[in-house]
Amino acid sequence: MNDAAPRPRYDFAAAEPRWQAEWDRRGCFAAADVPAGNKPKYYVLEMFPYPSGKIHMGHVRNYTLGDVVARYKRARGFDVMHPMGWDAFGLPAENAARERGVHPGKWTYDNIAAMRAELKRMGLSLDWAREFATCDAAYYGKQQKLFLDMLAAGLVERKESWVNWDPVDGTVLANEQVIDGRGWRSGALVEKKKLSQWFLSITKYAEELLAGLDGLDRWPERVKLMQANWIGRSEGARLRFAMAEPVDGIADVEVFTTRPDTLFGMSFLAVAPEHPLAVAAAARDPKVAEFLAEARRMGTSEAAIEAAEKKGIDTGLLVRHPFIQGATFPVWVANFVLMEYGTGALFGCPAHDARDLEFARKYALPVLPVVLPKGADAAHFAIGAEAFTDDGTVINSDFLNGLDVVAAKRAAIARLEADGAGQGVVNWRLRDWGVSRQRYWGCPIPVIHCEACGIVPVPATELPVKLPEDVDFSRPGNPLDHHPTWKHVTCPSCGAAARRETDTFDTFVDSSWYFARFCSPGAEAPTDRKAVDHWLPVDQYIGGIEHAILHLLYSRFFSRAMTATGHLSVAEPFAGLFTQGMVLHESYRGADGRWLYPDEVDHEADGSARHRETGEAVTVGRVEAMSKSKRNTVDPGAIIERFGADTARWFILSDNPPDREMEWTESGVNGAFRFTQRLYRLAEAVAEIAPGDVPETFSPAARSLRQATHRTIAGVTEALDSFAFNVAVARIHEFANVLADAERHAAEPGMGWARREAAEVVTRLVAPMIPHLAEEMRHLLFPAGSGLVAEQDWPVADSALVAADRLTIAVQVLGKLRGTISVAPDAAESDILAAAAAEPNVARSLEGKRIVKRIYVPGRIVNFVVA
RNA sequence: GCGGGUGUGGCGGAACGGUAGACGCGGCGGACUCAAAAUCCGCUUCUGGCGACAGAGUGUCGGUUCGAGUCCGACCACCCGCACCA
Repeated sequence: MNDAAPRPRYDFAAAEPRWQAEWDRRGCFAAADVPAGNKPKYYVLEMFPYPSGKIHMGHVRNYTLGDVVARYKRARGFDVMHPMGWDAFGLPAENAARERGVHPGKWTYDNIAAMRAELKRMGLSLDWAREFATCDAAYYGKQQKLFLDMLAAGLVERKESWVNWDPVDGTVLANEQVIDGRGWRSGALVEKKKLSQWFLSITKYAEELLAGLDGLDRWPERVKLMQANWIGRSEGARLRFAMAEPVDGIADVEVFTTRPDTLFGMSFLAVAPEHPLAVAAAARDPKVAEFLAEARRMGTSEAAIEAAEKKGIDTGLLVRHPFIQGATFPVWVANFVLMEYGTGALFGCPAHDARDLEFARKYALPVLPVVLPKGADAAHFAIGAEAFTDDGTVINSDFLNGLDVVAAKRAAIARLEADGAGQGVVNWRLRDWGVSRQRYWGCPIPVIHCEACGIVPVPATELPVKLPEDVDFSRPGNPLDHHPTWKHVTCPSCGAAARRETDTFDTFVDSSWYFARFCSPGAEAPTDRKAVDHWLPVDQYIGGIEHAILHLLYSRFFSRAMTATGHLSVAEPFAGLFTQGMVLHESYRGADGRWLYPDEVDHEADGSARHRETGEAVTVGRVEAMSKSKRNTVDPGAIIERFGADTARWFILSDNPPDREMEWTESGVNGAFRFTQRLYRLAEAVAEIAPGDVPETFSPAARSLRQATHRTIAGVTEALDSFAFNVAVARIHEFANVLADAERHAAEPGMGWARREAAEVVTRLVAPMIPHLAEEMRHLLFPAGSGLVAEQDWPVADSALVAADRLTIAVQVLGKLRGTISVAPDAAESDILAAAAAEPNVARSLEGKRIVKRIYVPGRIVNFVVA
């Protein structure tokens, strides 16, 4: 099967485009913005792709899963919306421009055309009329409107801040986009830089975003957990330590702590290297200045590598303790204190914090225990190598003595508040979302900087602020910034010469509301309220786990912000979320160590592999995520060409549960291909039977086939409802075996009718998964025509046929299986117990033993407990 | 370190607390064929037995139960996420 394309009986190459055209012609998958009917709505959405130019197997898996859901729900009577679009802004287009001189717009739209053609070959039940790309001015202009509305609503801020600067991409990254100290896209070590940036106030919704997770009962637990951790709520106190002597006008240092109960165990105060007090200390002490410079050089990445190494320097400054009259403590600058968290300053209590202890040991700072473990002896308790962080009784702490940790926290906060030295607060790990990017290929931020008026929004009538076409990529930096004319405008407020904002939005902004735009892609406003109120939330969203935090959190924020500005009325955009697993493949290396593509490799029967052309031995490497660098990729286009879209879809669904990683294998594809052909042959055989009325009588084999048919309906329905597509596939396989077997009884009464019923039902059951073959089979069965499978309702199982005629009851003795008996469904318990005890093998096991207990679970099992 | 998940044949995986291994892949044997491909039929957890059967078996150890892959506790391994979060 390696070289020659299979010569199939079912000619998928002719059939697939034919049915795709037919669906298109009949408008099978069109939805209305505001439907007139009263069918329940169902919005199925897969995460829209970045138009790289080619689809990959991850896309195929994602869109196949979504298509099964969409087609199934449609058959179940829902009015389904299933749109597709393009997440089309982003850096690769600019890189193409720099490397090959092609305009980012042309590059992007060419890629979209190529990918659209590939997706169409998959036979997805998409409403293509809703398609848009985020780089369409018709889309991003509406996004600018959303931004201006958020600005007016106080949900946008411009602030000077330390940012993550990606030196390779030459742009700012959000915290979420920094992974292990490196840029998420470039992989470059991220530097710290101070810049003026636009921020969306996601922190205003921290509480809501956290609380909202509880209501998302159709989201994976782990995604919710990841978001909860990211939002990072912690309760504690903020308190001010007065400087013993003010420095540069700084009179006190504010600190956040979750352990105000341990304030009496304090031995030092530590601030981040970027903290104003550290900067002030550096101005007075060259050694501190040197320490700060070193900390900056190390950046986040080096710090991560040397995570264990805690370093600090004593500034020589002192702070007063809020509770202990006259006591002062040294102020240190420490590399483990993060400016981004809390207040960028902390008080160190080494006895009860692992980090503080490590720091105190290194610099010989005092360690005073103030919490005594339960049952420990106060006279002999001391802190050794490990800090004590559990609950206990507070000691050495004046008015807190004798309290437990919880009560002591409360008492300490009460005292701080009474003294005006601090207050109880909730602190969040979540930062505001910096959205400014110094890039061309993004949505322009619609504001104007005026000397006199400051920040002036672009008037709504002047939207969209379009990207200029004539841009120069020969210089590094932001092409919008050095465009000769684009940024020079007059101030809308005072008419003076002013400067247009040249930053563009982070592309995650684009993907934070596209699902809403799909509801009314032609609307004049960003959303048509009737349409979004009808369609949102998305009933089933499907995509990769890699978006568990970034995209999904931003979208949840956007829904709230858009609701606050009157564009929507749902807080949660995605009622159901399904995260699919990655597609993996074996990797191969040639003798010279080069990675080889799967189609350069032939497998031998003994499991070894060799190079197809040279014949040299090939090392079979790990099964891992498909990646260009490992060359372990399989091109979906080539698979569809050789085997058809249905085969690709069937294999992807059959291999394993969809939330797990799946391995793409040649043998698996072959198996799927064989099965599609087999189904077609079964339908062909049945198509020879003339349709007729329901017969008077059915032979036992015919009745048994009908039972199998209806049990398969029940089984497949249950499997599809629970996303167990691999189980649905298995049920279909079983049923195909039964249907093939029925050919032996072809001449029996009722069998012809039963086989036609079986074949007709199976077309509808497989239609969500392999829609083209389903249509072809239906066409075989009804050559004169009777509508498309895509237009049929889901079959309904006849409960009388699903129920069994005879029950097989397992019989156990002391929990061990000794035999089975067959009984009538309405048999009396006493008769069943008697039959069970009489079963020869069971009888032998019971011989000479006394039965002390008889357990009968109706319809399932008998268990004799013997002495 | 913290949090979460997963451990079932050669492989992917099934299994409301009730006949473990459905279904598929691979393998073995057979039919058809001059032959091959395709197709069809059968076998395929391990051990013993010609066989009927018997014993063992779902990462390890224990517990609950008439009965545990499934529930509970401890541990081991692997995977994922977060990670100096005060």
